[in-house]
Amino acid sequence: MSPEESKSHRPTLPTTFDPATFEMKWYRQQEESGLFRPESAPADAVPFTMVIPPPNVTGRLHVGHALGRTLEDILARWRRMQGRAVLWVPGVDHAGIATQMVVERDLFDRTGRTRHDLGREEFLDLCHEWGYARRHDILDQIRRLGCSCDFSREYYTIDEVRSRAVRRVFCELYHQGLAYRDNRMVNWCPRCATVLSDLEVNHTEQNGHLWSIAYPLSDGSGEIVVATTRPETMLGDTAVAVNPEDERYRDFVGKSVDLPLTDRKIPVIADSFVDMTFGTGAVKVTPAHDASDFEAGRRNNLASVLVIGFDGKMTKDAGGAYEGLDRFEARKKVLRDLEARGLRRGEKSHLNAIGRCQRCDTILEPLVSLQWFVKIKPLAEKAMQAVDSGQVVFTPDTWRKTFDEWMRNIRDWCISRQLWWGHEIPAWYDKDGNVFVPKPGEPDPPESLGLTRDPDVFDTWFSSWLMPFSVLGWPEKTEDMKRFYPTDVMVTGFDILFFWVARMIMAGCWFPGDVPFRNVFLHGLVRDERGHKMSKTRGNVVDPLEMCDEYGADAVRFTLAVLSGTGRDLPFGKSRTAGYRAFATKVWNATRFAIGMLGDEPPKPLAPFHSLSLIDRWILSRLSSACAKVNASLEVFRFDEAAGALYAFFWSEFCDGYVEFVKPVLRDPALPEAEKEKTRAVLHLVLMRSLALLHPFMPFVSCEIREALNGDGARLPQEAFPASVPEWDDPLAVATVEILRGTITRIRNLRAERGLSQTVVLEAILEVPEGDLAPSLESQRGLLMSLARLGTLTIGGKAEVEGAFHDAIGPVGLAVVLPRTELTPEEAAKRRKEIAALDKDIAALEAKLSDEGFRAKAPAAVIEKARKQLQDLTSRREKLLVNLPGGSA
RNA sequence: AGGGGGUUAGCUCAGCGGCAGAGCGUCUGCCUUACACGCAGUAGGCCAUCGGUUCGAAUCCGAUACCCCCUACCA
Repeated sequence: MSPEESKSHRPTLPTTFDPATFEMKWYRQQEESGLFRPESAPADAVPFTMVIPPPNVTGRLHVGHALGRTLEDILARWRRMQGRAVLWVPGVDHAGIATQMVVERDLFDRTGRTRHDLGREEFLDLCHEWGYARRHDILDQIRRLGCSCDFSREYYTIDEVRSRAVRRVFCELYHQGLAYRDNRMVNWCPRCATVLSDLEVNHTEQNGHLWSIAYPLSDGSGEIVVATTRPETMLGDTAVAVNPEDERYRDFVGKSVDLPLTDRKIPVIADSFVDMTFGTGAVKVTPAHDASDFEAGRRNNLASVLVIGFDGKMTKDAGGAYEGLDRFEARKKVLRDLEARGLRRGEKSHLNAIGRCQRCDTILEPLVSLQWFVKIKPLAEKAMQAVDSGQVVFTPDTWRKTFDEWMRNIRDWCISRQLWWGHEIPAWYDKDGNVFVPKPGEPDPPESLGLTRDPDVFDTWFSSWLMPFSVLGWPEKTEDMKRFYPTDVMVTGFDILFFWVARMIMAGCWFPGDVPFRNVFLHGLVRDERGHKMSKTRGNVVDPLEMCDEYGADAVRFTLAVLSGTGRDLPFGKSRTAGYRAFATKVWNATRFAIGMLGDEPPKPLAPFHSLSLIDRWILSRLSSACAKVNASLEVFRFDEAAGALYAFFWSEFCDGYVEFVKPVLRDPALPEAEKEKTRAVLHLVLMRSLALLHPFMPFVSCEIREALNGDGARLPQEAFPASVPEWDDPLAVATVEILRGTITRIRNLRAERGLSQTVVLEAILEVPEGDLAPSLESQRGLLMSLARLGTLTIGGKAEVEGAFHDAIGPVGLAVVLPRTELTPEEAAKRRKEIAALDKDIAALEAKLSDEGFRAKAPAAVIEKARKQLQDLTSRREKLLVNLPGGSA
């Protein structure tokens, strides 16, 4: 669009904007232009790669996703503008249990049939159909946020390529002896009817009871009292254990007891795992339903009796009186029956931790079952090495410790799940239970062998942990794999550090043989505005998409970026988002002002720096600093600092400072047009670069504004990201403007306090220390007079005038001639307070400076600074005293 | 039980060895021709407590007190 054309719609720029009118327009333009593909960069560009943590296909984009994707998009757009070939791969997770449950419920609601009515094959077709239909919903929600992912490389954790990777990994592990099948204690969810890994267990503390139960000795010589929190499991007891050191029970060891409510006799054994001080010091041992009992059972060669089944009901082995009872009903009955036999020896309340299913909150049943496991230690060791050696860097660093701690104590991973929906396990069995797993790259065994395939599927995480390379086509040696692996950054919440991040590092180091990513940025959990955890029951869930509709995606993104630096809880909500929408509006309106000021002529190129006015050099100097800060902060994932630097520069310096300075300059009829041209060029350039700085954070409104300002919104995402410009470093200009703005503030404050309106013209005298500050200030005389509304201004000489108001700005003394000079009582009180504070600081500084140790050991620069400061404070103190009634405070 | 983290302005948090910062909120003026999603100005903090290191500590070390999180088989 030419400048002429852009002019035509200038008058229509309203004072506030409606994000809905342009956000998707720019997004479509960017996606369709191919910008989001790494191929849009030159062939020799250095790649920058990220993979989206796959959201659950059954879900909707929640605010946690919004945070992670926003931070990733900031990185992606920033790196793209720096000229990198950015590949950011989006995708979704097939979510085994969740999808199966949703599809099952849907099937039942529609047809009244269950998956068993349908049969496995047909049900799986349904899951596939459902997943492919739904997965675009959540990807579209990611688009709504503005994410610049390469959708041409989109993945689905159960698609063909990803399935190949999963199969390959399992076969490798099996033939390396690292995947094994064993009867072990596992976490069973009776409701989901599947085993879960240790990580999928939520431990909650609960008030329960500790019951004491008497087990009579078989020889009639007495009884032994055991303590338990789960009486129903006694039906599966196969021993009673005591500590070998325990004098009380020494004589019992080796005897047998009659297990009440059954006809079994079980031995009393000695095992040091028993804590003598807990309960009665005697433990009932139920190897089939308790992890530590399971270990004890193995050590002591005890039988294992499964009395609670996969459905959570008592089994036949629990005895006829109990078979079929729910486990919690069985507990009540066992207690009643023991009571009836006079075997209860009391109870007390007891706080214990119980495991619940992460998905459905059902109390899990620990039971022994035949499952597939990964022997994880060897993988963990490689992963720890990669982290220790700095090949993977954690940000914030503190998570490294948590990672280390977990990895050191890592336990084997149960990877089989009793579901239909998932990656099927490539393992076959013959009639005798012999296992056959194909070698990596080999096909399924021929049907002619008559083998039976394992009916189970893999844990969903068993596909997710391969994401950083499976999305690039591994195990094939693809071009993408060569160019884009290892990836650069993984952004995700700390809550899945173990579930996912640690496992990805293990998988990366083990399979492709290189770390999956060089950096991990772990963000906190988004909470509501008051810091409460969002939950459906609390009703405080904030929908990021609704927020985008209400405030614009740009405002939501900027808010999340600002929050990301805060601790582990990020308080997010409407008032904050509204605040950052105000920032977008500010940029919008500043541009409206600039457009008006710039006129119709295309902007001239920037004049040589030294030939520019002081305020022009000042703003360029500040712009350069802001660029440096934004880049340095993003480099170390301090999104909050980057966004904050941008916000402060644009609002406080550019709008409140520069724009206000520029107004009288550009409106001054006496100023030569050539000078105005130079300033217009600066105004234009600073705004242009500010929009470029802003673009990664607010990709929509930045383009819309650029379009209005310069007609090139579409080019903005590819523009070079602004860097600092060392030639624009101008400390004198910065110092001068500081005095300038300080002086203006003081005089405005004086007007406010004295009730002097803007129309009252004042006279002021500035006393400036020796050096180049005086001529520098002198050059801005007109500006100062105009902004402070002065009739007369003297720069130089003593700022001590009979009957004037005296103050100081840093090292500069200020005297303002007023109609009434004596201080009001409030002013005097305030001033005395300030002088008292100054006295304190001065005394401290004097003490410091006269301290031998300080003079000997502190760096010269620090001493010099202190000396200068003392001088400033002392001179300020003097000036404050001038028209204070009663003189010295 | 073990591990990690927190305690700074009314609220949410930055700062992590050399004059206490931001955003939001409060208060006081203003619809000043970019912007009331705004402008100008103001108030507000023994940086949890106690010791130590240092010329110098909100900042480093130790202890205490609350608070949070993670891991864990005490029946």
